[in-house]
Amino acid sequence: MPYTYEHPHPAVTVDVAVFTVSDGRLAVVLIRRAEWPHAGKWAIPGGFVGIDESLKRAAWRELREETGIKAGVLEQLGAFGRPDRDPRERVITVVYISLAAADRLRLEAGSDASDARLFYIDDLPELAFDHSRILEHAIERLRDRIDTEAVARQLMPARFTLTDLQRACEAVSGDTIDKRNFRKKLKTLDLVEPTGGETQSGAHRPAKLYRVKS
Amino acid sequence: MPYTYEHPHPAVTVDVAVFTVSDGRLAVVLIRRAEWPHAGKWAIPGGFVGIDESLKRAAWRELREETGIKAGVLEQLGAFGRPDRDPRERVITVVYISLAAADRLRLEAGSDASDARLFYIDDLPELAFDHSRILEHAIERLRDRIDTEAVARQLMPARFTLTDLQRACEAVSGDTIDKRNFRKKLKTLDLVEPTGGETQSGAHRPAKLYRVKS
DNA sequence: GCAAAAGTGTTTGAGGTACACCCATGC
DNA sequence: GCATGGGTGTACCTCAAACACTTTTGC
Repeated sequence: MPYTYEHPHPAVTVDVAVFTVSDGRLAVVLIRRAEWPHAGKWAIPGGFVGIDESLKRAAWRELREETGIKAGVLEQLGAFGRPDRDPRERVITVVYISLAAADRLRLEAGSDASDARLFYIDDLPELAFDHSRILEHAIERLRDRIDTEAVARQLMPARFTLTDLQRACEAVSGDTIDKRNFRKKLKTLDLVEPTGGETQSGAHRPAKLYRVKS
Repeated sequence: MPYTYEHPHPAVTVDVAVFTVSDGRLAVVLIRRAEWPHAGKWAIPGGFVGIDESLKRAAWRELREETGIKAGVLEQLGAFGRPDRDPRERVITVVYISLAAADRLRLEAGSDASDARLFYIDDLPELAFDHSRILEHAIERLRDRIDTEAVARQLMPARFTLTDLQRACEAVSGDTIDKRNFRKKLKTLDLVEPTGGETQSGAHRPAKLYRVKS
């Protein structure tokens, strides 16, 4: 036990809530814990911060190790540190939020997790630690702060239809949006441009494909 | 050196940025550091988190110990943890923001601080650690999130004039506000009520005194 | 009477919301 | 030809911003 201090030190972890839109519903990446405590329960991916590692870098590394995801933008949600949140020792966790396009998620369970998969946020399993509370905060923050541009840039695949984009915005906000109003606003935002392509449609008119500008 | 761990642990501190409006300008409470590192420099009050103490409780305690202030609402700004931000050891700090009415601030320098006083936020001294960066974030957050109700409830004395309240809102937002628009909005907010009293004015019409409702 | 701050409404523009029909395709 | 989703414009309402004069007091 080589690490000694004059005063007691808490452990510090980082956790990352990765949100995506799958099948028109807002979803989050969870891992199944392989070890005590809460073995078998689902949890937000995360782990201990290296002693010479920045918080954000630790978040990126842990997410990659446990799920195979290489995160894009990581936004800090905050620190959660109630004294009894982990039975092993005092643990303070710094939580990040990230967004990922569904087509870029190839989940691979890593060393500390026996499984990694998506859950719809309105159909979550029982979670380890205080991760239910943390996810509530994360979803609230997401709904408060995210805008159409963030959805288009971070949650959509390279090419998408305007209806796809609208569905993603609706999934994130949890509310329905009027189609004409949505497209009117997109025009003023100057955010997307047509690629020229179209969906090979089903039994209906094909939709134009768009990409995010610049 | 009784506290030993299997893996290295960072230290965790809390810091509290207390904002107030003084003389019509936004100001923050700083303490002068008495000891190494950065002895003699000014810093946001704060200190180490007790091993069985919640983050918010630690923030409240440290603020009280170092300045005598009993904080009201404490809102978490976030965690700051760059590996080199403290020369003693790896320190991760969780920063809180609080607001205080100027008339409730009776600053008393505490044990860890040789001095405590207000600084206008547009006239700050050189700060210890990364506290300049932290304060920038805190001010940005304050300006983004605070509304008239928070100003009225947390930054004003028990009785105040509408012009006082407007000046406080202007100081926080850093912008001027139209008097008639401000008062019109106050009516719709249903936030303040007259106390019946008036200022004993100088060489001009006296102003009615108000208090926050309910 | 004059200086100094208090108090008081209307007009305008922007942005958000509500709302209904025709279009292109597969079957 | 019909079912299915794609695509398009107008009217209204709400809210924020601009803007000027009268009132009350001390001197």
